[in-house]
Amino acid sequence: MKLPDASASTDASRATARRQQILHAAAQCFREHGFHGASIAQISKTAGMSPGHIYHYFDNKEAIIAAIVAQDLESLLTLTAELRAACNVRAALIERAAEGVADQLDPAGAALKLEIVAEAARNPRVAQIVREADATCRRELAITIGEIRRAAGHQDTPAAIEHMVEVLASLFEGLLVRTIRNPGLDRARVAQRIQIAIDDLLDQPD
Amino acid sequence: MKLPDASASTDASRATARRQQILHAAAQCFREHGFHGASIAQISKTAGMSPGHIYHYFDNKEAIIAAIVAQDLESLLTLTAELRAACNVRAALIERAAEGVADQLDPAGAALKLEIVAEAARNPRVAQIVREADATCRRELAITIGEIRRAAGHQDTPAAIEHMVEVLASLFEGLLVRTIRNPGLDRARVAQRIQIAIDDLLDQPD
DNA sequence: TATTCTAGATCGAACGCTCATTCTATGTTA
DNA sequence: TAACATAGAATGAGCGTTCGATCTAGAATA
Repeated sequence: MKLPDASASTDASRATARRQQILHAAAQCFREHGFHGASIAQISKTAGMSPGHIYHYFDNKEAIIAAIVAQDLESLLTLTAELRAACNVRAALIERAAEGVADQLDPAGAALKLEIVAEAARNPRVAQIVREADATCRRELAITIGEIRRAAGHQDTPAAIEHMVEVLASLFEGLLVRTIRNPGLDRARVAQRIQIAIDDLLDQPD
Repeated sequence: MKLPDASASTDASRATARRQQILHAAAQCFREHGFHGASIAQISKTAGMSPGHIYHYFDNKEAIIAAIVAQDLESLLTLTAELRAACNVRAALIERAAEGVADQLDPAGAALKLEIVAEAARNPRVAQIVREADATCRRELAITIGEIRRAAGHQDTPAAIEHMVEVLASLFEGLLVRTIRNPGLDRARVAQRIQIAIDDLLDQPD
């Protein structure tokens, strides 16, 4: 029998911190060398602990990958939720979108996100996590866009809204690729053009 | 000294065929397991030859990766060139774009392209190849879009055209991500919406 | 309070395996 | 026979993972 309240919570937070420490190191290594290029030895060195110790917090390397993926997508989910929470006027959506664009154009972040998508294309475990998160985002965006369109007098089928969501998402996610293929692009100006394109998208015929 | 005309060309074509055989097998393995996840043993088995023999045609694994990247980008370059060669009317561009969209939405092709971009984010050798090809595409697209805009009476700065090219590219390349994250999307309908978005893009204010 | 006990945190060596690459031997062809 | 195509075993490095030993800090005992 043992339930020392204080020390239990201390242990828990210590464990959480350690886990986070590993995930932080892993994210850095994965960004630099990819999921399969990064070794446990590298991650453990970056995290400042022994290789063996990592296995006290994660079953195996794949579990680390899955945790990184889940963590990265969580930030996407919160962004989408905020977008939805903001009053549903067009201007708000478009203004918020600018932040999203800037976020996608960060090369370090883009590298990890692309690594995740590439891994999702071949790893079913990762694919499932990614697709569930994406489905949630699409649902949220569909509601937001649907309200904007209705307010503007359009009568769209749910399918039509879904297609617009895809175009919107494509516009965003393409930036991940753009910032790698053309790192010299003018982020601010391109963001402006993207905003205009989103604006036009919301006015597409039914 | 050796230049037996017939046999030389036979040898050359035989060697070329062998190289192509390796590249074909490598592309398949890379698509399924990624650049670092695919082994020479796997590639050699897929290509139907011994591991050692691969090193008669490529210096090392990285050379295979580079060749795959160059080959994949070449198809992009020819597509862009065709786009440019077609009479520069708007309708032609937009119609051709539909083919490009369909191409990007092929999941198998998308997986390899994403793998390449992810690798470019960390491998300088691959990054150079990718960025040179991208620069060429951008130049071509800028000329095409510039002509369309001028015909429509706009007076854009070269920079403005470049930003539009980025948005256009983003729209396309985002589809690579979309087809992985949401494999169930309605390809034909989304393609239509993309066409409308491109049409609107060409009408953005100066 | 001083001492012992104990369970978890942590380490780093070791394991078995697979990797990219090299080497040598054996066809094959002209 | 000379030159090249090909195979497949050998090599050494590095991988993910396991495991027993040590450390540490708080609980239990006296």
